[in-house]
Amino acid sequence: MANVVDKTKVPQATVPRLARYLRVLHKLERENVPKVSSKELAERLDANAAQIRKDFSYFGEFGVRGVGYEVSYLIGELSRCLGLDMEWNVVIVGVGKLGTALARYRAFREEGFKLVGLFDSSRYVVGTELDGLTVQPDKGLAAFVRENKIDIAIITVPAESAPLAAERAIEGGIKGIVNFAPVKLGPVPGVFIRQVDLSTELMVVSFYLSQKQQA
Amino acid sequence: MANVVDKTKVPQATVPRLARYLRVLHKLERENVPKVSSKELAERLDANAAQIRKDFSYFGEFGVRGVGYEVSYLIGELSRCLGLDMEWNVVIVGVGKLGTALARYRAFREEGFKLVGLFDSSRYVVGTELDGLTVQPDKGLAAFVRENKIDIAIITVPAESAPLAAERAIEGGIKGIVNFAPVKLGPVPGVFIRQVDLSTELMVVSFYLSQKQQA
DNA sequence: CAGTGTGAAGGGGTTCACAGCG
DNA sequence: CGCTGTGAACCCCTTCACACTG
Repeated sequence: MANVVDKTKVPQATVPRLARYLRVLHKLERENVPKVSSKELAERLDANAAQIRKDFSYFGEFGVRGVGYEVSYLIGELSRCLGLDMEWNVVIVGVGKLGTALARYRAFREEGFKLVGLFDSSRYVVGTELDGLTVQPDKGLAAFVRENKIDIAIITVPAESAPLAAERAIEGGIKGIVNFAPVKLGPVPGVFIRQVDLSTELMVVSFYLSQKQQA
Repeated sequence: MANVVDKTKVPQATVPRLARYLRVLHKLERENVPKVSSKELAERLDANAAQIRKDFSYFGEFGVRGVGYEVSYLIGELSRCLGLDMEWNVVIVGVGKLGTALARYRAFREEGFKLVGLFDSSRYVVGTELDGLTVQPDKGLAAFVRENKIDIAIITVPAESAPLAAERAIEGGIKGIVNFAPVKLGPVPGVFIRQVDLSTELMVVSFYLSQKQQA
């Protein structure tokens, strides 16, 4: 089983694309499409077919020459490439609107992410239930992360609370953080931190629209 | 006033970075820091100082050699670069948890985005109030966009409803879309569409964590 | 012979290194 | 003298083109 790939050689840009491929493949599976070519995939994603094949090639040979890719097989392979064959224990810190939205996001569960804890600092939120989980006080975060071997913390608290939330998660031995608060966290050695910034997206749109108006 | 820049020559990667610079600068302003050097900015962002200077250089000369950048002046310039000196009329389509979270996001208003309409298909949501706006039935979206000169639609409906929502917005003459639904929209000529994918972020973390476990 | 897998070419973006300027 | 602004070098990523194979 020499299927272990040196993931450090995978271009950073490839990783989020794999996730997008996977989503389209799931959709094809639901439509009972058994096979796809890189060209068909490219059309559905408006991407380049060579790009898709190249992305796959970092991990192995998933297709059949002259034929294409078997959808279900490819889903399995790409899932494994992304580490989705493991079960990741996840907590959400900050049960406001955004935290709640993410907690309810089906896609998480379906891809091997197991939501096992909700945390908040507000005493009005602590104790309430969501999806069978009781919201806990955030002071207990570090202990919970340690005792339950939590892998990933999703931080959806306000910017000013985010550093403390991260600190507690890290103290408990968290491995990865997805931070939705508009503030820089880390870097912290040994912890993978991914910053997601919603307001940036609107500004990007603003940029390209203002460009048009200029012309 | 030859301050008009050909924005087509700005690298795509620069645009979201400008937004991040802006955020740090706003923070510096609140801390009453009058000046920064590219090096100091770089430390706060863990970025490269040359990168920052290069990014600025696509738009003009904003600094003083030997000294650095005046924070408030730089904020003004970068805001203009991003088109934030205009007021953009925005609607949110889909007033679930995510839509509500975005509607309440302060940063929008402060950066020139004016939320003027909320739309939903559920009769339980239509008619409710949020931030002084009454949620309207989504059937009226196209007319509303046209009559109120809406620039940007934020789509936060489920994946299956997103294509119809987009279609209505486009029918009304929308210029830009930020799509949070996990489904590809467009491309549509003349409409700038930005796809934001929350589940992708978790998968990226999964990828890099599984890589570590391999080693 | 259709479509994959991939070396090689090409392009875009980042970083370097220093000239230029206050 | 210090920090900006920027050509040039470098590097990563994308795209091309075709050898390869079922």
